[in-house]
Amino acid sequence: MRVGELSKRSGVPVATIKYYLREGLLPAGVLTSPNQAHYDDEHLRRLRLVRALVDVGGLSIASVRDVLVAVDTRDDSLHNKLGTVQEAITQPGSAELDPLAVKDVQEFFARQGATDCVDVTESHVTHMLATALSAARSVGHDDFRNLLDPYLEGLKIIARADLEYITRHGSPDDIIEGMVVGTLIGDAVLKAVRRLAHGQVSREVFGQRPPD
Amino acid sequence: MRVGELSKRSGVPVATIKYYLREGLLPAGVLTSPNQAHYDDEHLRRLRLVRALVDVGGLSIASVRDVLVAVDTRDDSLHNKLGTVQEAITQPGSAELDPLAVKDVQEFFARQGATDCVDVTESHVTHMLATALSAARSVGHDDFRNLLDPYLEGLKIIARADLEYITRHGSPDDIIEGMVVGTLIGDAVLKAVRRLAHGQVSREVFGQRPPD
DNA sequence: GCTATCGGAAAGGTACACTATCCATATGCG
DNA sequence: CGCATATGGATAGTGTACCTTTCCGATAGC
Repeated sequence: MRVGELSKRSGVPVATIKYYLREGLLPAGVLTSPNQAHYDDEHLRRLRLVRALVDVGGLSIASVRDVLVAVDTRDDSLHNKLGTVQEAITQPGSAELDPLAVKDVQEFFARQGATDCVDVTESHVTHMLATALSAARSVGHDDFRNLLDPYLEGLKIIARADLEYITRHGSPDDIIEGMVVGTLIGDAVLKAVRRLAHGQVSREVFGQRPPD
Repeated sequence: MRVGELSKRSGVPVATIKYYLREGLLPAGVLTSPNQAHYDDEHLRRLRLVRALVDVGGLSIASVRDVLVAVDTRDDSLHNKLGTVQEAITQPGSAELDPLAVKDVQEFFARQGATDCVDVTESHVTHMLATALSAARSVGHDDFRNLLDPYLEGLKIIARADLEYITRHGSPDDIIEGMVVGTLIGDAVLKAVRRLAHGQVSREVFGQRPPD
């Protein structure tokens, strides 16, 4: 197909597709003449992945590129690849780390027997966790960190489901793409379902009674 | 204090504070003369809340304003207030809803006995859920929706911890602010901890020591 | 032959979140 | 008092991100 049909089938404007091609988010089509190119279903699939990452995952164009590079790299262990992808799909966050929050994270790791797993200062994920705990402190919720353990308890159930889902979708190369999709779309789903759960809880607790 | 000290104590530049004042994110200080105003600890607290919503929650300035209006509204039930706040802290997402995804959401609600709770087409949260499921479909993960139930199972544990946290922090007016902080910072924490869990699981499965 | 579309490059546009400048006061210190 | 500095308020400007628009000469397809 040519770019017009790619646009029609994906819902992405032609100008935007050209922009993604320029930015390296989409591989170039096969040139059949100096100014005609041919795109296939892989391009369509990749384009839809890009839109999912941008729209649902909220990733920047630069992050999407990082993710796709990791997805496309073949000569790497799955574990390393997941690490690369996780860094790419986690927004860095520029602020300095609060030492108190770093200590919270380290204590959490120690409690969970994962001390050797990650260096707090080196990973976007732990940086994000420390930043969030620091923000909680700054608005007067010093003991928000006490929620880490129950959160992990619930997330173990969720991570188990994630793993099972991923391994069931064990097409040879799709597994990393499945991780990306599952992680980012999973984030959005978790966010939404958690809010629904809050709503139901709030209905039970604050529902009919008028406030004093 | 005057704006300079407010800036020093919060780490937010004076120009940015002025911008927030213009945008109604921060109430004006008490004027002691035509061009001198006085700010107190409430301003500092509010300013830190704004930064937490922007930095950790990733909210736009407009969304922050919506949240603060809801937080400051006094004559409303807590349940309604939570609803307003939830709408404000959940990005709308402009796309059309995919009927298949809407059906997934409705079936999920029916399974969980929450049919009367929310109108799928009317709430940002359900819109977000349907959008996420639709995106999953579009990249070839039609059965991602099967994860909804295990996700809810894990989130019940988490929501219970959230509720207990909120009610323990039951200062009369702070409860809504606690909900906002707990929800948004909680989102970030959940995201991070889930990635850590994935990393550990990946280490077990794909790392150097497979469990079996 | 004629019109629509193409690939490719470059310039333009829009939205957002600040940031800088200006100015007529006010403050605080010596 | 004198004077550098800071202030409130208004207006204009900046930087980044993500597209759009416009142009071009070259096909494609009827």
